[in-house]
Amino acid sequence: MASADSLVVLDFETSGMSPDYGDRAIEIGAVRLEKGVVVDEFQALMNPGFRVSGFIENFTGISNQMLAKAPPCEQVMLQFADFFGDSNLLAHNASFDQRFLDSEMKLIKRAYKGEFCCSMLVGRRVFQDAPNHKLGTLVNYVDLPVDGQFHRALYDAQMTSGIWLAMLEKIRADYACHDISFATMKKLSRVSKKQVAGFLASM
DNA sequence: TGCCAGGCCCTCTTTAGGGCCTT
Repeated sequence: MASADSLVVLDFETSGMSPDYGDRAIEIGAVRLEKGVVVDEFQALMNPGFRVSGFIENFTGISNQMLAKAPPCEQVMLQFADFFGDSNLLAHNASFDQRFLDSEMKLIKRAYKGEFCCSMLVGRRVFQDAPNHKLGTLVNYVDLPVDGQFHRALYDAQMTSGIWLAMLEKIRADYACHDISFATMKKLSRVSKKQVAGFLASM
């Protein structure tokens, strides 16, 4: 059974909120975790073929000038598909990143077998006392060292992996759970908040 | 931030509405 501490954590920067309305990925960042250790990283800007808005330039720090020099999305996504292979996947608010991954993979005619888990949904259950469950808030909540730029793909993927490992550590400590599987974390992301303690105690 | 999304989740719910998250 796949372990929860061996997977690929990914984050997309994009031109907007919805691939169904023509938005594209402009940067992918990812880290590969094996037994809770970062063993590989992937980062690339990609040219969507159109200019992104001033809001996106300001929000991400990724300029149209930077994107003009970047390889096209299709070229980067082929490389990224080889990077993550059939690994299980993790993202913060995964429904967002999954929509873009599915859209970009469809364009390059590639499929993938890995399943997504969402660190935000798990975070809402494991860190119920956090002020909110934004990525940056949880980074502070679990006291991760902050030395990079949020809203850049690799940094956000690194921070997501740190939050994920902190959640696994808390579950191990609070419930004496060891060998936590990816499937267990996916189930945890769906149980009601009131059922979290009972669910984990039964593991 | 917006002529624009979508899934989750709570509640003043389920014949619905609105906040949270992601860019």
